[in-house]
Amino acid sequence: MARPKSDDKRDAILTAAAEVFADRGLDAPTSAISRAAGVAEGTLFTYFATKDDLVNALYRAIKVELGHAMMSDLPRQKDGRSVLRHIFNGYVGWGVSNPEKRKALTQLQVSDRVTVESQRIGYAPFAGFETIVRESIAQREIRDLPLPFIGAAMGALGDMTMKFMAEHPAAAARYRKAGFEVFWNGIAAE
Amino acid sequence: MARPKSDDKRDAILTAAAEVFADRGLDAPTSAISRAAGVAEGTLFTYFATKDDLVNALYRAIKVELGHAMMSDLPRQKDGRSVLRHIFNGYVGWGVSNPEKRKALTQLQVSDRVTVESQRIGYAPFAGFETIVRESIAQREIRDLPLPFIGAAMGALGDMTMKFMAEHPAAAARYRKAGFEVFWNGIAAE
Amino acid sequence: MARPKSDDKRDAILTAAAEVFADRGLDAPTSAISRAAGVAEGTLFTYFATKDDLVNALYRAIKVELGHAMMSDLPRQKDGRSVLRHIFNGYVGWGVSNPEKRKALTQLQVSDRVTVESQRIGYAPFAGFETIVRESIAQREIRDLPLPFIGAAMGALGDMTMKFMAEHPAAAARYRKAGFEVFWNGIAAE
Amino acid sequence: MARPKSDDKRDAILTAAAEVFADRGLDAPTSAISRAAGVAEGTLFTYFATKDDLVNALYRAIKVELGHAMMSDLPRQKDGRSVLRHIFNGYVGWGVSNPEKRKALTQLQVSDRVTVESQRIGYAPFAGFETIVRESIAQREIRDLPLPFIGAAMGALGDMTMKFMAEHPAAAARYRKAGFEVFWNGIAAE
DNA sequence: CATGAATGAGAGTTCATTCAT
DNA sequence: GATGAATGAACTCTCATTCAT
Repeated sequence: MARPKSDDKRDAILTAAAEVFADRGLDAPTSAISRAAGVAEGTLFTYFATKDDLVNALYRAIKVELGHAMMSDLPRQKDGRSVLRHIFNGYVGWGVSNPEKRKALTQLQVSDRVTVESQRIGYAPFAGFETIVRESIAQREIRDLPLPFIGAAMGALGDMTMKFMAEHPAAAARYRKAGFEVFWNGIAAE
Repeated sequence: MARPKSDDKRDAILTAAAEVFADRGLDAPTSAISRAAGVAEGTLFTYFATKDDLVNALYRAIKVELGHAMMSDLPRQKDGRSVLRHIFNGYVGWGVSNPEKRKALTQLQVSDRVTVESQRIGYAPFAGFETIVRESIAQREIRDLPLPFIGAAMGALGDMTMKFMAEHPAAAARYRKAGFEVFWNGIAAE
Repeated sequence: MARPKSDDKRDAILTAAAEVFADRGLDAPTSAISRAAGVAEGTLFTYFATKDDLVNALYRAIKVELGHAMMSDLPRQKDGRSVLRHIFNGYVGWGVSNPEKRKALTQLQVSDRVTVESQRIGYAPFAGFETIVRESIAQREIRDLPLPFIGAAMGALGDMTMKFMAEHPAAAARYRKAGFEVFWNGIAAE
Repeated sequence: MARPKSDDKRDAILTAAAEVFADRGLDAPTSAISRAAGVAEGTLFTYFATKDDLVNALYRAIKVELGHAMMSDLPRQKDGRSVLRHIFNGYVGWGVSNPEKRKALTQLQVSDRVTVESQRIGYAPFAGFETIVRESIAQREIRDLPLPFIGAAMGALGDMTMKFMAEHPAAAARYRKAGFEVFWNGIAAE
């Protein structure tokens, strides 16, 4: 079957794209990406037909990875605060460990190259989040706010927290704690 | 700061830039901006030497206008909650009234065309905000968190609230209220 | 009004296109054309938005010029043979004097870059031809064949005659005469 | 002439090339041809070293087939008119039965990818034509015109007749007749 | 000062051809 | 021999910027 299309190469291109987009924005040239990935300019297009395809594939890949980081190993305790803290920490922890993907994601989130379809797919890994929040609302732990609003609040505060953590590594743990407190107190009942 | 003949023309270009950037992103061509402003392609460059200059000027202009919208007509009551609510409402109210500037600002905030210097200048109108927050901390109304962290939290929650208001105009007032509650409860003492 | 768009430059590009297309076919790069015209690569696109636009403009320009060469100074004598001989000679004479345009036209005629609309426009200058042929048919000078068929026959025999004339310049006049005789006898009544 | 394993595959590629060139012009990509032929992209190049080789092979193959269609089953009657009518009808009949090859040939005839050598080879099957015409001239059936000129006239009028037949299938027989009459009267003595 | 034609570097993408499998 | 991924030169077209008018 000749040289098979290699997942390694595909991954190398996606990784390179994250780096380059983080560094130079989404309008960085595809040639910079192929160079960073160590492949020929044309090769990029055997894996992603257009630049937009690459951008969307990267968005979805990052969201899946992020979903994994946030929704894995949820704690036994079922109280909303513990579970959401775990999720929040998963979010900002991922962001701090993957600064380039985080920066790339920031750009991707405001770009209209990312299709509605990709946004829908990118949201899938977070379906569990809604269930958790819904139950916490039923338990009167959290105020009765629209679920997407709560999700967006966590995203917004998480992003902002990550930035502080990245800028002040020595105080990272403190900022993480503060970020979650603002989020939790913000939505908690009473 | 060079100020060529017509301030009208300069303003027209800035306004056109906000519209075009909101619509098509920061990599929209300068020709689209000059067309929208009703001036010749070359004229844009007598007012702004480069596209980056225009981008930065727009960023600063929007931030000044926004600062005005937020920090004006502060209420007599000096309790932190009332004052911050006024400021928060000023923020999201401006965003809802100026959807294109808001969208442009969203793009500008993640662009590396905006210099650090511009970010510094753009922050100036918000100096008063810090004083208010500092006093509220001293009064034990607000928890003892770093001032920039509180500012960033308001920005993040404000942006996110504006998006919900823009997407659900009928429920705008409710979202505005909810957004402020999340913010205030997030930072309030106790 | 700034530098006005110059007809000279437009003509230079069209002329260069005819040369280059004649030499290297319609898939010659636009850069070769701009170079031959002595303008920058980008300039070509201020005069013709796309390569297809240029191709169509060239087609129409050549057809207009050719129409002029064929349909001007028609002889007083109204007999079909004299008039058609004048037209035929105009055709092949033009082709021999403009070998590059002739070669370009050969390519253009079989290309699907040339739109139906351009073909329609390109036919306009030859409207007079139909009238003449129709009258000759009414006079029983020419057999009753469909007009477009007669036109196409003249085109086909004219093209082929031109090729012989170009290849054997010394015998050009003889070939021209022979070409017309074949055409005329081919369609003449009796 | 290298003849690798499978003549079937070679033929499939040539047939596919005719289809694709007819549809999309000679600058259609080789990948479109290999796809249409049901072979891998690389396989095409084990049968034809370069695209130009393929183009030339196709030209010669079509000319051979066409020569066969025209020069077979010549009638017993030896009068020039009958024989040439048979040949002419063979020509246009082939064109109508093989519309894609006809269209491909139209493109090939004006392309400079086709070498002079290929043109020479492609003419071989028509050698018999010259003999017939020469005899008819000797018999004073046909005027004394250069043989290649007569051949070219038949080609030109044949091509043009085919086009009319293809465009007006209902009137095909009438156009075929008319086409031959124009040709024969055009060259006939008297 | 305003205009918009002119510029050419650089963009995304295509494709004939090569070669590892 | 067959395959199709890999290659990179070449293509058309865009656009920030300059400068003749």
